[in-house]
Amino acid sequence: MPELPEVETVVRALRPPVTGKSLLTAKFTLPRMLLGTTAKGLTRSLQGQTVREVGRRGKYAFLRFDRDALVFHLGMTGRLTWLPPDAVPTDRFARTLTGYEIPIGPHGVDRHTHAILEFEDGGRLLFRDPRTFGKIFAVVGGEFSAHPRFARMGPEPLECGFQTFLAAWPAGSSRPLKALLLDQTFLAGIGNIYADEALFLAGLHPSLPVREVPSEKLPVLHRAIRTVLKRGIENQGTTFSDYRKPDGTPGKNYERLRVYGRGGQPCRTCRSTLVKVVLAQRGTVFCPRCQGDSPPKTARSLKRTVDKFRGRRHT
DNA sequence: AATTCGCCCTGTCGGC
DNA sequence: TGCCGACAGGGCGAAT
Repeated sequence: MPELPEVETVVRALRPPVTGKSLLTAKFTLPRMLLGTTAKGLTRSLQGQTVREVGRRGKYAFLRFDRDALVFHLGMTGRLTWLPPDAVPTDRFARTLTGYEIPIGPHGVDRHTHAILEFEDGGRLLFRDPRTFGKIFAVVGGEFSAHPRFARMGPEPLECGFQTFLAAWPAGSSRPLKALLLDQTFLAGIGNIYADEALFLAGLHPSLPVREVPSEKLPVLHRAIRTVLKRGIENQGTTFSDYRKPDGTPGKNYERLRVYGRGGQPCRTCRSTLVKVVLAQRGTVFCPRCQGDSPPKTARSLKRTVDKFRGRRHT
């Protein structure tokens, strides 16, 4: 599922070929994917405008045109593909071991392609999303903060310092840590993969209530979040199933994951068997040894946990 | 008010 | 071999 690092990778790849190009035509074929607009209305308003900026906010990618911005949320299986002007429009598919056909390289238009943008130079941007959890909408006038999808969105984890992180931290909350990390009003862009990875790196149990997190662990968590997201970007995203870069090639971060998708396998740090549970309606994998088997309930056990982490820091 | 739950959707996988 | 249910999950709105 495309999270901050995946969307950032896509945006960086689209920036050079798309910036400065004017939009010739646009086609949107799945009405329920469009928010607050229609295919015709969207096409009419964007046609002829020039892309001034390709950017990202949280898990959303956007093209900022002269007047309006076109926003994409990739949902679970959404994919933005760039077809260069000279691209041969052949649809190449490969069959997996189980018979599933997946597009190879920059795919062509198929029944899962729900948006086609054609630019002045003949280059095309395709949006493909088999599970259709993705969303497409316009921010008229380009005023993002006024749009309901962005109004309550939290700060960018890679652009905010520890003080901003601390200000956003709901210290008295009873919610499990995992639920907080998935909450886009806390920090923008973290999804299931990087939430699990950050909690592992920070040595924090995913079901630990927010209010029971020792204060000395807050800088550790802040740093862990930034580390896993930066690593994700460096590796150009995590390809678990559907995610691909705009040229169709996969990201390389999957092999770097410590816990996500590894339930039942040995922890890469301590060799304990990783545990998978459901938390906040999401599959959650953690190491019972590195992240504490059960969240500390009493002051005494809380102190024990803190001492343990303090001791670990010196070893 | 804060938190949890149900739902949307389609392809994949495991069990029988 | 084939059918069918369970599962994957981001974010919104309803329920608690």
